[in-house]
Amino acid sequence: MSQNVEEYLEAIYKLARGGVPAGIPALAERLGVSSVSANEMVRRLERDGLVAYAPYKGVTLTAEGEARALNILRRHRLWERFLVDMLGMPWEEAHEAACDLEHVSSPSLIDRLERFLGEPDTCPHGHLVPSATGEMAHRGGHPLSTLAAGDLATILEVPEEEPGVLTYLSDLGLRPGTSVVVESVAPFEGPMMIRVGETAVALGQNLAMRILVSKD
Amino acid sequence: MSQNVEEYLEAIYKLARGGVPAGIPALAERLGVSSVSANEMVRRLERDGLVAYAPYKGVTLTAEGEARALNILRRHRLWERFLVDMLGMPWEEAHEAACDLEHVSSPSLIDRLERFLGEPDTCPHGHLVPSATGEMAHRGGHPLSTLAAGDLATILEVPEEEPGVLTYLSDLGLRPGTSVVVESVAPFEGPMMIRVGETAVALGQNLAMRILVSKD
DNA sequence: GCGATATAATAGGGTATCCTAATCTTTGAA
DNA sequence: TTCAAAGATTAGGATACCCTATTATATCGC
Repeated sequence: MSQNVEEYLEAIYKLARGGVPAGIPALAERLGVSSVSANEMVRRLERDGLVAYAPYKGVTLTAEGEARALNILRRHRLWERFLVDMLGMPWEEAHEAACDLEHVSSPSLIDRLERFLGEPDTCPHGHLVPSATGEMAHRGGHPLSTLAAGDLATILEVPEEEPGVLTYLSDLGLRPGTSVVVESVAPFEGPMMIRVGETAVALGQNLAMRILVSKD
Repeated sequence: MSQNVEEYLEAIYKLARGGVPAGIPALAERLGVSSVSANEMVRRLERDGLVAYAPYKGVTLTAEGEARALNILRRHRLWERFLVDMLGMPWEEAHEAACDLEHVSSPSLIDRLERFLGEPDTCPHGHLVPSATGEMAHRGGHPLSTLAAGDLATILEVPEEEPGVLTYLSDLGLRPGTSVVVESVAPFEGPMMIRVGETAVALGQNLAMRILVSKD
């Protein structure tokens, strides 16, 4: 399986979560290629039994495709852990480096790395690390956007990859494990004000939707 | 620069040491491709100013090509150090894994890795790690094959990559830092008997030539 | 100096991946 | 229900690799 195929599987996995198939244009956009190229590749993936494709509907992973995607995610998240925890790399840069490393990591290497890191449960953004056998527990928690004024919560997960967002959140101190208090929520799906330690932060729905928290 | 280009540069660097240009067939053999393919690639490398090629003479790296090769070696050797020292990976496997990792390592990643490892001077086989600026000290020492019966020596470097050899040497305890005593040398370029701790080992010229030692 | 052999180069293909431009086809909203 | 827009596909190319089979050419030992 080429690096490229892996990148497509990963992208499809992320776009198609929640049952909604990933559209070709969205996939192409995310990978920075033309729709024609994405289409071609999707057909190759289909030929190889990794995805199911219905024109005008979208692409979903087959069981085999999903297993591979989870394995890629495992590699990615363990590398991220290493890069951030051991090498002190900033989140954003670690994400990019892990995107490369994940494609050249043998099972033996990854298993050793996992042991070396002390078998972490999550990547630095709080996402669960799939096991060597391809299982990933389903995480509880609620989107931050569903909380109401006065609620107390602890951050579980922040979005992994929107460029820029990672640095922004990290600078605000919004990382997994941080406690926050919802101060107010503007009506009509407006922004919410939350408090992180001493500082108050305004977060748009968009972002708040993709931050997973557990209520305290 | 693609992974492939890097692999060619590395191979040319190793074959062309000692001033002798690397022949295309030898290059092709080492990389497991046909001579035609190697030829094609060498022309691309020439076009890009990384090598000089004279038909029937061979290929040598330009200054630019050599700088890149040294950088690749730097990445390779630092990764090897990590894999062996931190992850406990066997030499042979570490070499292979490093061959992949070396092609996807940004300067920032490598510099951080270097610091994390405590700025090691050498890879596990004793080869010097080129600096971030592309310098590599020239190593003193003599081939083990030049010693005479009765000589005492400490191993500096063992060959990096002949498959199988690494495991063999490692099993014998023949690694950098090990002290050895030459017990006898068979005439007519025959094998030499050396003592490593308690055990006696017979080594052919071939191998002994490529083990670098310092006389004690 | 002259071939046998090693080396190179050419011809002709193949795959994976990418692209633009043009042409369908489906969907969904007016 | 119809039609514009969104999405899909085809046509035609490009590049970086790889290959086998064939032909040309240089080198070097005799």
